[in-house]
Amino acid sequence: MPTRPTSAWRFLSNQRSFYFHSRYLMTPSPSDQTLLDQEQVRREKLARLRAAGIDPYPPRVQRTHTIAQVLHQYQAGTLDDDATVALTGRLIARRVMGKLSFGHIEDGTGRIQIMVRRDVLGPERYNQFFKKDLDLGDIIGVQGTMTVTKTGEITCLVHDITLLAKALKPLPDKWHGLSDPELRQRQRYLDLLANPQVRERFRVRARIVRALRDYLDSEGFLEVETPILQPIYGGAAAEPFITYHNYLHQRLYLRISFELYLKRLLVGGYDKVYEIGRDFRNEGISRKHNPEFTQLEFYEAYTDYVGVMNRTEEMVAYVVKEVTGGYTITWQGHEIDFTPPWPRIPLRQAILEASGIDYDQYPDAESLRQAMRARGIDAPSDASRGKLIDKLLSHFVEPTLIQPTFLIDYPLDISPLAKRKPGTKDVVERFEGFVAGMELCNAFTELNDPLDQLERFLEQGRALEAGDKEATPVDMDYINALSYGMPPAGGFGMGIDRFAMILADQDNIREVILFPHLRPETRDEPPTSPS
RNA sequence: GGGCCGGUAGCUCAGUUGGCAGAGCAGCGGACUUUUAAUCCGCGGGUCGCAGGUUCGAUUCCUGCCCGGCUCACCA
Repeated sequence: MPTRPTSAWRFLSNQRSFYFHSRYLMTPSPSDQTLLDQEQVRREKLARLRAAGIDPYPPRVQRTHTIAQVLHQYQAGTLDDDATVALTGRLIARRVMGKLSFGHIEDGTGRIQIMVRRDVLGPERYNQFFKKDLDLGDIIGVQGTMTVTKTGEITCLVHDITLLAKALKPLPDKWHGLSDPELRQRQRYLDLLANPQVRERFRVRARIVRALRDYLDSEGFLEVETPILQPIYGGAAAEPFITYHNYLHQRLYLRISFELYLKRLLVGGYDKVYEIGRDFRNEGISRKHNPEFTQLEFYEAYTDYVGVMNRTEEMVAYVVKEVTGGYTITWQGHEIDFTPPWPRIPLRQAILEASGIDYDQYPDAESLRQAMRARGIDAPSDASRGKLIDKLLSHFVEPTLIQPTFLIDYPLDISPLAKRKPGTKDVVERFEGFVAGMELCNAFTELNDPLDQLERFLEQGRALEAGDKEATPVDMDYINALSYGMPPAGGFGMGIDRFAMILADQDNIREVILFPHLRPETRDEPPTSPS
């Protein structure tokens, strides 16, 4: 509901009134005056039911089949014609035609038609309980036998109905569902309840995560869990969320990546590790960014970024096949083909072709900045050469990379954990994978030279002091770990949310995060008393 | 933060070149024993986001603000 009423009465009749009450007045149940007409009616029905000795929220349920099971068994002929089944679900449609009614109920596995006959249920139960006291949205149990209607729909002929949970608020539009974007996110339960395609979308997301685990487990990777609360953050260029441990009097950061912990495990002797979990970055929210997002990182000893590229193709193609059944998908009208191999283009070449700028001809930040500004591109004065290159990438190249593509060989100063490419001064063995105009993953040959790493950390530390909020602090324990010898390795990180966007054909990250970060509702101040 | 678009019934949306506010669904009452967006008859439901201004009269025009979406900037 987009309205922002300010007068008290209007405010209290608004859907948000319950939040308002619970948050500011600590009154869990709004008074009768705050209810919508339809809520008022449902409360009266509730009272009537209670008066008739019916518990509207009974503690136990009788169920013999899920809806999917009963449909399957009936179709397969493994259900006796006169077998009594007990099904449960939300009443989502009701068509009353005199002494005979149809409806649909829906549980987590599917929906099924129910047929309710006055002569079967009994006139009292039919006229009062089924027709009057039940509402769309109520959770009910039905007991009956299976049959097929004239139109051929498998249907439960209802012998009895049990109320399992009374719904006190009306459902959104049964045909259009719920479309108000703010309501859909703030009350995701309503979105899910009203929009089956949204429910399906999060099943797709779950299948993605499971397929990734299947792949990595079968390849001999060990799944691990590393700290979310970290005394020193690192592993990415990002500003962290800061928190505090009261008993240790310790400042802690919510992790921005898992990288430094996972590579410690390579030192410890695990050759293949991965983690799937949440990262937190204290930055803007956009179509492609949420402050907390789900990341997969894996590290593999005795390989390099070429080996990781091969594995990335294999893993992503495997997941796409598992989730969608094929290697080609449609995303926002584009056909995207994940069949390996994917093009591998040097970053320098990609930028040159897209923007006409060959950054190798501008060996320092200042000259590159001039070249960019000469072409009318916004080039901040405080950006390093690497950051300027990154800007060229995201501005000119990234939006054009719809088909899966690797860009390889990145500037060293924005890749402080990646190994230098032999024969170069400021290029590292790093790649990023792009799909659907988005960066999907980022990987490199891991830097395992402790002294080089220390130098890079010190450089980062200087940038941090100089005001680069995305630079990371020096992690001396990580240097210590490397000093015991870390095997040569390749590492990989991928944004699961973005992968889900692609496979679920969505163009906003909010659509694949159940509860995306939203502005707080504090704008709804309690109304001041009328003067 | 800039630009563009939007906020009308519980939901989905029309509409008013300034003159009593509309539909479908949902709700309420009634009819109906094979419907499936059931159908038919009747009824209730609104501070048209908020506040000012112009006007005989503002939901409509103007200004400011709030909220949301898209987009640019910022930001992996």
